[in-house]
Amino acid sequence: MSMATDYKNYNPRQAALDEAYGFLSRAAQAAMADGSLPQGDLPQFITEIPGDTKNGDVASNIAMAGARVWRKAPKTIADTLLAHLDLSGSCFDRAEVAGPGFINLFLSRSWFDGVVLAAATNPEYGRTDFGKGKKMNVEFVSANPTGPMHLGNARGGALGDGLAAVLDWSGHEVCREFYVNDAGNQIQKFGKSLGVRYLQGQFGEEAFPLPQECYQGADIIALAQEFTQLHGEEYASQTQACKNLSGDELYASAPFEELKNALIGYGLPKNVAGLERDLLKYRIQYDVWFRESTLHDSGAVMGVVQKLLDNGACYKAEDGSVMYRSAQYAEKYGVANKKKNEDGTDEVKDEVLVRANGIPTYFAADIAYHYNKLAVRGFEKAIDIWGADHHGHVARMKGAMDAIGLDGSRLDVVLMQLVNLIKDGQPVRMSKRTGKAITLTDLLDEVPIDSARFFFNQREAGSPMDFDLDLAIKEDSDNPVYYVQYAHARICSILKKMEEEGTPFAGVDTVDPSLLTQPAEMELIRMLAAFPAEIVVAAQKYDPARITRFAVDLAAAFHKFYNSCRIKGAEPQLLQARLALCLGVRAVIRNILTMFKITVPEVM
RNA sequence: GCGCCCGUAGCUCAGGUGGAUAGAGCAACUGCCUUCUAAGCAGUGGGCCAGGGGUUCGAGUCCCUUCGGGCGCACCA
Repeated sequence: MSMATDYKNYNPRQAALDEAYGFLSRAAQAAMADGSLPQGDLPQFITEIPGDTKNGDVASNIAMAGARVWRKAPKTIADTLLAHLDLSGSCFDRAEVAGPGFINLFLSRSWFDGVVLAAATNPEYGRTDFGKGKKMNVEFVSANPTGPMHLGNARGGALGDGLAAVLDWSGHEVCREFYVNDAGNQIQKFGKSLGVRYLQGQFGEEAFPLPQECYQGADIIALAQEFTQLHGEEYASQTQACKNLSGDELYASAPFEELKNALIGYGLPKNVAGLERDLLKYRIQYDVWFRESTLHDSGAVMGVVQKLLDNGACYKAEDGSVMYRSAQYAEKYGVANKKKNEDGTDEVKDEVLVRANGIPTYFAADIAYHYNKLAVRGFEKAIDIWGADHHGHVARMKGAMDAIGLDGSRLDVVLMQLVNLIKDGQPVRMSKRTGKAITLTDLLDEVPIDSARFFFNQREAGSPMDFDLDLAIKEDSDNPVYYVQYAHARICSILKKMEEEGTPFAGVDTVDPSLLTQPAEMELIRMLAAFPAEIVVAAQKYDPARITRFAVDLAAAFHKFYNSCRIKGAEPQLLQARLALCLGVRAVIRNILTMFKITVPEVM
């Protein structure tokens, strides 16, 4: 039982829960078969890990849950079940009835020993095949390529990447994806902004005031300047033609259009490359950069519109635009744009998919995009990480998936609340350097990447987050990243020390983990046992923050062990067992930090 | 007005499918380094789980309601 391969997909905690469920079910069947309990359906019951270990390692409410079906007092049922419970061949060696009728099961020693050996042996301990065969697409950040990334993108990046890692470790096939919005209105706005800034550079700011709706950022000016230096001469004639135009006359003119397109052609790829570079610095690497423009160019957008027209989900309005019937398809997901009419009836406004001028809306492109993910590329699930301000879009998007013949439940949206940056106890809104909103780059200039990635994965997506700059920069144990890393470094140090002392770890084949009986040791083993199941739950709930919290708890349990159970100087066999435990803890901490792409220091 | 999210210790937050005495960290106080990393550990105090009603053996958790916060409700994306 000490071969590494034996521990692949090992999930001791889940196995114990499942086994308890199975043995209790059989006990109930046996009791009904011999007449000790009346015949009936097995009640809905659970097996769970009690908060206090004196209530057993696994507890079940089967007796209480069955009180109605079996028409007896929970305690009587529990006693009957206990009499029919044959634990031979299980991972339990004892059971008892307690409290109002709980059945508490106690794990046998060999189960604990197996946990220690598995964690110490399998370098990928924690990885399971729970999601085997399921292709998941995680789309996150997807920042507009018209400017730099902001704080929300920083959170979304860490969160999405963490979620992808957790899905990967629980056995799913994961694709990390960035949706590049390189088409539509905001790109036209981007071009217009660049065009005006370009003309300002040629003829002065007074001659070409920047329209209200344009992007104000300094990055736009810089891009326009670069373009002027590199390609200005090629566009001399267009530039001159624009010189005496202004307002709508200018923006509608052919020369300006040519300038604009040239500027987009220069600026957009540059910005996309910039996003990729910044995200890479943040240790995020995507499998796919999906361009919105490809959906327009290939006809996929108009394709889904036609499909929706054909099946009646859409209709052509009098002005020629294509309208989507919101109400009937979004109702089941809870529509956000419901309006009350004067007569008191509810009405959900239909949405425009294609404008009267023939240009599709963002919504149309988004339907085509998600159709591509689910139907064309065949992902089991499309998981999108969105800012909470987009929540109104969720119901209609899911509804649209139904409308087009897919199942809306295959699209899952993780809504992420806003981030408040806190410094000296006060919220920070603007960058000191630029006076504008704080960018991802600003943040990473101040905060170590390890800290940022860990902090953004500490809170679940749905709760608004205060990001404490002072704490994130701090290099001491108040900062949870260091606390966890320190546990790892300490373990490395012990292992090294023991080697120097001439008592290195002798290998799992000779170690006897049953010598680990101290409370701190047992607590560590229980935590190691929980790790694979924790990852599965984090994947199911789309909540990677569970794992960073687990890491802090595990580090705390280790530090406690370190202070109460000495390794150096212990009896040789006990010393070996404790080293095995250390190896297991180190593996789990290393796997968690690696999962979140945080450095794993051996010395601190 | 309609909808979504949220309300747990002074502060920041945990509390899968309802379970036994609601937990951490920070802050405050008290201890622990001639012995494996004190970036650590042990201890003390701190709560009407926003209020009210319901469902049942049992509610921080589920339902209704009131109050208090955040965010949406474009032929923008």
